[in-house]
Amino acid sequence: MSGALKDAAIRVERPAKTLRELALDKVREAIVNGYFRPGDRLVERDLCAQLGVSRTVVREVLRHLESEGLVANLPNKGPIVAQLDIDEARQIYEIRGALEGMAARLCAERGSPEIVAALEESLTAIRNSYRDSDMAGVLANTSSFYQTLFTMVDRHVAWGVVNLLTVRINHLRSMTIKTERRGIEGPLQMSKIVDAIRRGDGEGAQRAAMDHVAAASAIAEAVLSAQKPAE
Amino acid sequence: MSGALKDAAIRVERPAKTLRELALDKVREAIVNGYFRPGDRLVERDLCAQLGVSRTVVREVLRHLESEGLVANLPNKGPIVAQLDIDEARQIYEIRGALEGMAARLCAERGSPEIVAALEESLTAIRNSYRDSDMAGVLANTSSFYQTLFTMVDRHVAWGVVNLLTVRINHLRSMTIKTERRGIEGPLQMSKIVDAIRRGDGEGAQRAAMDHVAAASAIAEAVLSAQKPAE
DNA sequence: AATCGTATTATGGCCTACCAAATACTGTAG
DNA sequence: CTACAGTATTTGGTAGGCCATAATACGATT
Repeated sequence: MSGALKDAAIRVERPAKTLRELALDKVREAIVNGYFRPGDRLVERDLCAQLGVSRTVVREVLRHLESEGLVANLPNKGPIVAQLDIDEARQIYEIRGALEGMAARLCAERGSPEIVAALEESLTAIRNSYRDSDMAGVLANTSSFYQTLFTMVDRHVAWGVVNLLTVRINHLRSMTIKTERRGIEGPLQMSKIVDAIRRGDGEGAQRAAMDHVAAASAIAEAVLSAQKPAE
Repeated sequence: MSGALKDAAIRVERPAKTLRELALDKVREAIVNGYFRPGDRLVERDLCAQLGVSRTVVREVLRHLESEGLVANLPNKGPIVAQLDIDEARQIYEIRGALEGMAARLCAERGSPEIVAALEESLTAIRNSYRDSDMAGVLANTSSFYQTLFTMVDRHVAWGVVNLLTVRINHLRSMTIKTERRGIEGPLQMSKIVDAIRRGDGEGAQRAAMDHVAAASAIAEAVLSAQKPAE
């Protein structure tokens, strides 16, 4: 019985991540940050060599990424990095709008000061990252802003869905935040969400959240349709 | 672009489903319709024997189901059928409400008679299935009702999300539809959605869709909390 | 020269067999 | 009756091989 206490206290983060999970993260990251480009073939045996793992592991990873929508499987040709078409991106933003709007409304209706405080903290972090031109930081802190929004009202499933969809548009996100004026307008829109939550204005919070996503979507669409002809 | 048309016309169906996909469907179905119960261990080699395939395939299938949320992986103990707790179910219904509400609103705003016709067709099919006490038919036709709702306004991604979430609560669904009076009220609520869409009343359609899901959620909650103590 | 087989290669799908480490089980000695 | 050692079970992971198919290259025939 004495054992139960000790390992709860000194619990080290991830004592045993399986090789598969490590490989999964590596490949996902490689796709998300553009090391593998959309349309690239992902040849099993090559990945084995590059990752230093066996085909079994690689195949499981590819299966997983396939179900995440990051990888598409052409019959008789094998896996490639999924192409993101503009319509799909639009749909993903729309879903995010619906879910983030829902979460924002719930936050407002709960009316707890801790939520506002936590959101404001993320928001300041975002502003600082923008000021330092730390784009990776912007992304991370934006994520944590939304994570707060969802988890403070215990909507882990919805947060999971949003996360799942977000990886598919991640390179879009990194382009939208680099847009001129986004450094001002983005945080401004987000602070409107926070304001509405502070006022306990559910309707307003929902609308503000949806507006913010809609703005991001519009920028993404512009970016995407501008680069399509270039290919 | 001319290619898109022609092969849609003569498209031969999928003659060659891979063994993996077959196995995936089999196992998923076995979980969904209760052959494997929540908490059951899914021993790789046993599954190999039962499915008549190799471990390679079984492992990929388990990975896939894990990312679908139907299977949970205990570290160093292996995969089990995921347990559905009541809070998670509630969240899933809530998300469905948000997305189906969105789709219903879009259908109403588009105001195309084909949509109404297609929905009405599904609705009659549901009524017939209820009349014949064909519960599998009710589920299938309800699915196709919602599929229509999403795909008629080209929201394939959202439909995918709803589908993904729905398998996790499938056994709940089959219990809720067996509830007394559900055979009347269910179709009634759905016809309210259709009515609102026919009127072009986006707001009303959204509310009707959310009401319908909320009703299902309430029943599911009752069912679930009634059976929990029994275990 | 153009076209039509045919060999080769690349690759995915699937299988068997094996090993190591963790966990659960069991039987025995003290 | 407990503690401990040994054994079985099972996952995580590896290695390698077989077969089918698609694409490519190459050579032969008209």
